[in-house]
Amino acid sequence: MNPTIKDVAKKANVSIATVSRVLNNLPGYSDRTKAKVYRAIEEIGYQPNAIARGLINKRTQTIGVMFPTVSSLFSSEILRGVEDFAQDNGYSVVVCNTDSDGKRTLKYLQVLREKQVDGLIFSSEVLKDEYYKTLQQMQIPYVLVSTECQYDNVPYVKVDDFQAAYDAVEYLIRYGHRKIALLSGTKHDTIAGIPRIEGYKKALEQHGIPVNESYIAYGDFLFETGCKAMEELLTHAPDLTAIFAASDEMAIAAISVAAKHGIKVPDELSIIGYDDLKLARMSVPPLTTVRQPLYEMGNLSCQKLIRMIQTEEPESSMIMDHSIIERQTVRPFGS
Amino acid sequence: MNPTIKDVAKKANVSIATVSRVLNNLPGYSDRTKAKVYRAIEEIGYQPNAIARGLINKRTQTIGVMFPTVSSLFSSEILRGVEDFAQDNGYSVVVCNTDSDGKRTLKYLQVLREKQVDGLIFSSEVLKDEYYKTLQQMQIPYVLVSTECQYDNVPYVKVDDFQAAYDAVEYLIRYGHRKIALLSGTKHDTIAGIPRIEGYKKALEQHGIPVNESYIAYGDFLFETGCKAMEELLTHAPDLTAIFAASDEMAIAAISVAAKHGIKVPDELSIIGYDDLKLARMSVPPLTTVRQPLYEMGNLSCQKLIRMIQTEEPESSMIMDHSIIERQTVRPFGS
DNA sequence: CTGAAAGCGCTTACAG
DNA sequence: CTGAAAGCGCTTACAG
Repeated sequence: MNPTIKDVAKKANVSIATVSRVLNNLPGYSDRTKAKVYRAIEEIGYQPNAIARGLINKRTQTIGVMFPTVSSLFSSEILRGVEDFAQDNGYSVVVCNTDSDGKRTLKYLQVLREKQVDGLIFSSEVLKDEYYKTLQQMQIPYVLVSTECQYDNVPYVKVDDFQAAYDAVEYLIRYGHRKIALLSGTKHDTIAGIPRIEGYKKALEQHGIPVNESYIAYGDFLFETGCKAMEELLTHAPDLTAIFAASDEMAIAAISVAAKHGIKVPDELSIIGYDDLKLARMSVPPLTTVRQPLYEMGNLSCQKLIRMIQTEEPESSMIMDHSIIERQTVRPFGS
Repeated sequence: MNPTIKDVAKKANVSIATVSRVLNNLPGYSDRTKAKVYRAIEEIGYQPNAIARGLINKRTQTIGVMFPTVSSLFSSEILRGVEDFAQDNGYSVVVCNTDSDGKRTLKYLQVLREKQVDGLIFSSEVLKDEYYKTLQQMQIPYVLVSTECQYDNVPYVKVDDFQAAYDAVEYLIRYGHRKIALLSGTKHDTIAGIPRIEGYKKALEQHGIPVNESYIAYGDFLFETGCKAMEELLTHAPDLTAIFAASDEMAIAAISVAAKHGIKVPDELSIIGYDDLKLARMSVPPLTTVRQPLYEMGNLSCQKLIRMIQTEEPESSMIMDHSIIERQTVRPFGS
């Protein structure tokens, strides 16, 4: 049995109330008592029981974080941002891998509720109505990261996807490209899919370049589908000179497929990605891409969450700055 | 206020003991009572409080997992394996990012202890004596993954690093290579560093190839140092025809640097990596590498941990099978 | 089959 | 400055 507050009280010859006071730095005891208590704690190796504390305080100092896949470079970078802030502020984080599965997500929400987490971070997925409903029932604060929603009491932290896509494509245009293809993410994804498609189209239109649907191929942001989509592009739009990929993985896929076809990047084909994962530095050639500050996004969303937990005040949403990281996959057209 | 067991007792007109019994599927009530209780639970939307349960049961259904860096492809794949098994068996997992920092690790151990986790998984790092000491004090089971230690009451799950390195190098030799360099991990790392160096040396010796220290360059398993080490190799051992890299990231670094120098992989230089991260499929050309089954390692270590928690019996360690995944970075010498 | 009561390890008024 | 007591939301003997 681990020693309890009772044991230290007995050892120090005081009441448990007094022990509790010195443990919590509350006022109301002499220096001598304090010393006695600390000595007793030391001697018997006492550690407070956070569960008992949690029961009475109605605070567990624990938050939950939900990801579609924890094992992606994308999610795990956000996770690290969350974890760092949480740890520095005395919170623990329990991770939940939803596999983008509704049932699993709901089950998790249930578990987190029973475990009395103080708050929740929800990442990278659409906040379905049923999630929203249970979340509201749970009566705990939560924040969205790398996603957003229409309810305005729930803050989100993300990049402006439309604008970021627009900027990427405009960057390509500024370099003289006009035959620009889009390696798109999921077609009906309202968060990361549609806005990036719209940004792509808008940039072309603004520069008087007609949108050609055969210059758009769809994947699911991951490498495998990126390869397939890239193959399509190469057959349907063989004259393209540049590609905007809606994720770094798809951009890397484009590089791979191009290599397989003997197409030189960036000499014959320019490619710009999206995310700036660690991956981007490692490709050959290193990938030019739109950076999302994932660590910072995780960090800030955790900060907002903890603030909401502690103040019980609402927090506002935050659009993070994106930027274009120039590496070596884009080259002026015709040079 | 969330409804408690008291509220449902009142609503159902029974005692809280009875509610507790039906909630826990214990014997001792009529079907009619059971129905009444369930109806009450339904009506008031009752959810059990796991914290109160944990206090009395001395079980929190929570485990801790410690990684040097959660955000690496390596750690996060293990994490997913752990998380999957935990979730399927009713456990939650709290993640800890130690940054390989002793103070931070100790602080975490403290927190996990106070939060009364039922067990712990410790990943990828040497289990220092002070960690071992606190862990023993905590009196909870724990298992090591992707690392090992000399205490034989603590089970580990890992690959045979020496053998895996040996096999990788022998694979290169079988393909006719004799000028084989090693892109090593940290020199004094007793887990992933030394055994792989020894495996490399042993394979050479077994095949009558003298070990030449200028064919060995050191990094820390990551991309950046991999690039540096590769540059060294190229200046000190310009005649090498093959490289065994102690991690996929370093292998990718070798590919990048080779490309920069106009050296063709695999035509002029063969490279074999170590890990088989998702990364390995994405390089150009796709990386031949030694596979560690990271997901399975995480999964199994979690299974062992939960079994230890539930049975209070010791578990044995497990050496996982490695294998060579042939992709396109190795070619017979001279072909 | 069912309930009253003790207790898990704490915190927090309340009283002195 | 200090302690006795109630209570957080449960589970579990014990008694009937």
